[in-house]
Amino acid sequence: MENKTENNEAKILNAAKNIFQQKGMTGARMQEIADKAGINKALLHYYYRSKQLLFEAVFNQAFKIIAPKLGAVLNSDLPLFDKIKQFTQGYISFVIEHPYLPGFIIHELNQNPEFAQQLTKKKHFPNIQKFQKQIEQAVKMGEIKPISPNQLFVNIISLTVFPFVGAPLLKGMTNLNDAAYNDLLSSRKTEVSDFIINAIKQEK
Amino acid sequence: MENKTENNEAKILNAAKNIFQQKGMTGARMQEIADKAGINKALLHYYYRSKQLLFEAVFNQAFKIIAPKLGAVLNSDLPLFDKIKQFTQGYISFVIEHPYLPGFIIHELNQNPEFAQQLTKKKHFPNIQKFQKQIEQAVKMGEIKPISPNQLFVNIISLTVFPFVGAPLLKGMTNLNDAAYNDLLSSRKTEVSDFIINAIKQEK
DNA sequence: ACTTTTGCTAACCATTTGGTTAAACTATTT
DNA sequence: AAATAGTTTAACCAAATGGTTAGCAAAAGT
Repeated sequence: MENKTENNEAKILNAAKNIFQQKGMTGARMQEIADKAGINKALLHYYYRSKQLLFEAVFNQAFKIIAPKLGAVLNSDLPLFDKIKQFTQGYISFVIEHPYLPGFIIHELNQNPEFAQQLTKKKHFPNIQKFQKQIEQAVKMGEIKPISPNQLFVNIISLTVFPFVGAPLLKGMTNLNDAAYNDLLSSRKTEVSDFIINAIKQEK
Repeated sequence: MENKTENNEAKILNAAKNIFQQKGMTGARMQEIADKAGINKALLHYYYRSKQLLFEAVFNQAFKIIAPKLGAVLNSDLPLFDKIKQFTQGYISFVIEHPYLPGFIIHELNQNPEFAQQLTKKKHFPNIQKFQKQIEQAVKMGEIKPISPNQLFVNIISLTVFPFVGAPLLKGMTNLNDAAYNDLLSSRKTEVSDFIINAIKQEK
């Protein structure tokens, strides 16, 4: 029975993940989630009480999956260029497997800026201080061209994440079909870090 | 009386713009739009028939504002580096004035990929062929390092747009308050093109 | 065996929501 | 001034939606 329970609770969360990530909090319907999970709508409330709580379960899990992946690499002891390579490669690979995740998180944070504020204080929220220091140091040592750590960080995230969030728009503008666009995304596993390193490395 | 009519129709569109761009199609409420416009809800339907049509009016206007701005610069006759400078500077300045616009468009396109497909065929949809050719040429002439035109284009858009779309997240991660983050965005008017040009320019 | 707890569902409920209607009001035409 | 056409609103409606209830079914505890 524990078995069946876990099964249904997990089925609900999975269905909710699907629907919420695709349609957002306001676009999702409890009935649709129940249908996708193959169970009665009342069971959603049995396990998660309300739409809001079910949503938060989905969101927090999504954030818990995606956030530590940010922090882990950035706080490692790798040299700067290796770190950038590993980060972009790892992150792009990960998001290819979860293409709805960044858009979902970003959209919901835009709806609830206060909610975003709270997240900051959570344990698993990525801390980039070490990375910022490392950049400052690299600038000071003349390894890279002068750049503000925050600007470089924003650039790295933008180049990594935006091609997923803005996929329909970019697909349209580049006039690529789905397959070709996926190829382009895949190439970025190495292209992005090359681009960034070219931009900052100090020629001497 | 023409005056008052135009006033109300415009008031509605403005209110709708505000609400839709902030909350999205599914999050917006007709009553809220009516309240913001200071008129009766029935009047929304008098002028725009349905939520869907009102939404499309807002979306198409938004897209008509933002899209030609893309195409104009990219299809000009400027040298590549100047074009990149002018594009990023112009676009960032523009989006600072309309910070909700990119997120709105991107989110709604993600909800309706078919809708995105249709947009492609509209007159004002930005055409980047000339820009792509220009990049190819610059690579061939050895002015810039080898890079696929589409990859460079995606990089430019990502660096320009994402800091607005992902503002709450980036604000949190960089630990900047609103004012400081706005400063960061403003600096990007020149920082972004510097970064890109450093990344691609051919040292000899 | 039987009692209790836990998992699950059909039917129901209250509120919200997009949309309509009929009438009032205002301006324009004749 | 009377008729006409366009604008605006209060009141209303049907459907959708999140949520609840009461009872059944299946384990688990005794």
